[in-house]
Amino acid sequence: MQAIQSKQVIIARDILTKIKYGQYRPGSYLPSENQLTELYGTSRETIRKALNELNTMGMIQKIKGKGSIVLDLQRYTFPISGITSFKELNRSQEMHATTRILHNKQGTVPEYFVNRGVSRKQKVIYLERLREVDGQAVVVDKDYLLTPPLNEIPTAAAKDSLYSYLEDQLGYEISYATKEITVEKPDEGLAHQLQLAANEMVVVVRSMTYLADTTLIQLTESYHRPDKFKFVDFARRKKI
Amino acid sequence: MQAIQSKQVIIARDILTKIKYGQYRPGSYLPSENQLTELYGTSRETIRKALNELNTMGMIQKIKGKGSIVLDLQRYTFPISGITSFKELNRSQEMHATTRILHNKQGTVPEYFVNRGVSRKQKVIYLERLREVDGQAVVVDKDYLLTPPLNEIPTAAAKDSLYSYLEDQLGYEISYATKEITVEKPDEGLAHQLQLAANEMVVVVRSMTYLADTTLIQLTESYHRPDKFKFVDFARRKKI
DNA sequence: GAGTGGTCTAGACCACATT
DNA sequence: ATGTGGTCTAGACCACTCT
Repeated sequence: MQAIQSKQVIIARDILTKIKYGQYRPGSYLPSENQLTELYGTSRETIRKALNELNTMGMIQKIKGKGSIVLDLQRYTFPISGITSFKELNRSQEMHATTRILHNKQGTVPEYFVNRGVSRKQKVIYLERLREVDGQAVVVDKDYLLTPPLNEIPTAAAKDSLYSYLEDQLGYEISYATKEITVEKPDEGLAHQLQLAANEMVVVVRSMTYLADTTLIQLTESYHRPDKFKFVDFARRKKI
Repeated sequence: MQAIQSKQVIIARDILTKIKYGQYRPGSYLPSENQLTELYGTSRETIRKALNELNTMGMIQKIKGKGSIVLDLQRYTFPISGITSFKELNRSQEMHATTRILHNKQGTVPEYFVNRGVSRKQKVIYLERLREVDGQAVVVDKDYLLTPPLNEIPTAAAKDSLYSYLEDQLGYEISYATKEITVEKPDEGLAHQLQLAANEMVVVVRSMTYLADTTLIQLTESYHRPDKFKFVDFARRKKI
């Protein structure tokens, strides 16, 4: 089941594991690139590609002439950043969350995405899910899955993990997504679903997800209770 | 003034420019890596490092066996993502924005950052600025600049660009930042500053900015009118 | 089979930090 | 002077796509 991986990915994962279990501690330096070269029996460029991954993720900071220092930014990190599914989030945060499927049927593309180039006539599966944590409604996810390439979403996949279904079951390679966060006035139905007070706003995360061959596969509108919403990000200053 | 740059950065910038001016169009393929090797007179690995930058930024998508395709995601992109200052944003979006300096004096670290490991006794310069667009208040920025390393913020720098002052004037290398977005109830003063209606919420972006040597240099609390707030992001699915 | 991107190597020279 | 990360090279082999 586990796909074969490149050395650079294996090394990056191994270092990440060692950070996680305290073998490499925040504030201390990793072994030098030359030492890692010997440790893993690879060339230095391969080591460097692994370290650059960790650098981009914000796990380490490379300092010229000194070394690569382990950062300590993950303690408060709740990674809605990046592309991560609710299921994975649930597992990594141990949130005691449940998912209730409200709709799973044919539907149409919302206006927002039509304005961003998706055809109004595009056929989609409309999947609506209510996420509850400790018995309280916190998120309503409205997914629009493009048909083709998709045909239907099994209830189990909708309940469990859509990403796992697309990647592991169907073999699609999810590659990237655009995401936009705004704050809006909810319609009546949504306000009721999230048990919002009168005039309370809702945080909307709209995203478009693409496969590795640039095929658009998923549109999502995710509505969050404002008091339960938190988005955490790590960013490097771009030089380009 | 312009620092010398590596070939990979020069090449990445050059390709970016050619995309911007339509020489390479969205949906079409870049020249192959071998062709780019000849075009720029470098090795293929150097070309690949440049392309990987563009891939991470979401400007291109690399497809094995086919080539690197130019993506078209920047049309609606309003990059509050990443580390970008209001000044740069203003220039790139031509927003007709103004900045009013409300405070520029000594201050103390807010509780939020104390909870994240900043010492309560840390001395800071407190800089508060009101951002208006077309005459309407849209953002209140509260910056806490660490002393040391900083001593004071000249009014011109506060009015113009804090980043430019730190990087160009003082020679600091801003490297990375953590960022957290939440929605909160504003206090009375803030509600008045942003001219919010009763019970209206405010979007809070809190960030911690670090230099290349991992020195913490800036804490920011940025308060946005909810109806004017938009955060756009591009994310790649992580394999690690 | 030819062309494409993905990975990896062994070596080189550089700039920076420390002793 | 030594060690560190930053850049670059010329070549190799692989997996994938297309004809």
